[in-house]
Amino acid sequence: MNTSINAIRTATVKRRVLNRDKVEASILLEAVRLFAECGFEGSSIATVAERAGLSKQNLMYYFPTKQALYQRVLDNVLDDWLERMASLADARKTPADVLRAYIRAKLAFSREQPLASRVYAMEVIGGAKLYGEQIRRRVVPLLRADIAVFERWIAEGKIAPVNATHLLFAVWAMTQSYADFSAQMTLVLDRDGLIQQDFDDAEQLITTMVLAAVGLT
Amino acid sequence: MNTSINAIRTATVKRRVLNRDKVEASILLEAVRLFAECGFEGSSIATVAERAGLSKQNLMYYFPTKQALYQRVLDNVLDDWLERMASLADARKTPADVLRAYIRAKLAFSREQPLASRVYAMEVIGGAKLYGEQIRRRVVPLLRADIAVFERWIAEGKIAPVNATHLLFAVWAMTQSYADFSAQMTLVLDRDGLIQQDFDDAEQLITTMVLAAVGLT
DNA sequence: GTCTATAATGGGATAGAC
DNA sequence: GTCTATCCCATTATAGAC
Repeated sequence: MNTSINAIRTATVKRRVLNRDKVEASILLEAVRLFAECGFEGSSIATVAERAGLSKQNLMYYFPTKQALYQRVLDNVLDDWLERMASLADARKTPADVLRAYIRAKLAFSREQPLASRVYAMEVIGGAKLYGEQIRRRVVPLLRADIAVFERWIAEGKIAPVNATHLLFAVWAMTQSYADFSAQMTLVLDRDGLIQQDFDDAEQLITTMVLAAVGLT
Repeated sequence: MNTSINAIRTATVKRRVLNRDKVEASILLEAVRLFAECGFEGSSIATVAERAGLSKQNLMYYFPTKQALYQRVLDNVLDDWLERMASLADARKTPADVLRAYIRAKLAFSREQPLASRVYAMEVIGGAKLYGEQIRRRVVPLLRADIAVFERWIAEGKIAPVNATHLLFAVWAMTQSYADFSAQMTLVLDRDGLIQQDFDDAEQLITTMVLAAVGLT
């Protein structure tokens, strides 16, 4: 006899949880926008709340502090990024294919999630004071693994001997900049924003550079 | 007989002007440090003043507003950068030499003036809201000129046909990142900071990549 | 979970004496 | 040019009613 009551209770809880997720998602969407444009200190939770359609006091029910909100935004950035960049070390693929896929995936992230890239970049440029530990734990191991893959290829004679660490830094920098420096790029290109063609051109040039550097013309 | 009075007056004015320069310089030094670490909104003029050894009211005698201070910092960044990067389009030098010198100069700026690079990068990432007009006037024409040089080389058959615009973006991104992303790089390298060897390694890899990409192995 | 009210702080900027 | 004093505003955060 308790089953129906429990069922109702379960449904209510589920709806409540779903609604919380929906509200949180809209807050996080506006937060990443504002943080990318104004940085942590330049953004106010009142502005985020207003854009998300609630009061700032109500926002603080969902995120107790501004810093908690900021770190959740960065958590989401990393989650999204790690998911996209995962499993590039597929042993069945050739180095050239892996490099091509890596460049393509990282550029796609810059194109589709430029705000995420910018929030992350600002945090790193400022010295990663609020998020350094997470970077150490979640990003650094992955970058080291990528470098190790490059070094294995070199040891196996599959690519030319280059500095694997700086090769990775170079790929990171070139792809990242299409999110971070797009404001300057659009000034040079005299456009309102970057378009798909720009990313295609970038992909071709970066791929050419990297493959040529490691002797995989 | 007025000559001696005038001489004293002139000397006094000169000393006063020199002192103003000295005070301004110490303010600007601390300002670029703080802006690079905390961004525009994250920095307070009180902190800058304290570190420069004066009161914030006194600082505001030299710089009437925070924004004026910020823009002077960015002016200095550009002045320094433009001076170093000038005259790379020397027609007597080969494309390979010009590219090598360009990469070397830009990397040297990242190593010697990382704070300047970071303040500039943060401004651009945030959309260049406070300094976009200056970038349009002082930076963009130079970048376009560089691109035009690359395109002339291509037209003259001196280098392989690549996308000149994105080649410049790539060089910019790779060299700039050694200032902007050094926090992440040092985490990967497990070091306290980047050292000369890192910049030497970077220079070699970036030069290799760029020269290989344009067929100047 | 959402609201009103309010604390508590910090920051940019100004006025005026010296 | 430097100091004291002060204004005014925005912002984070909390308390408590409903």
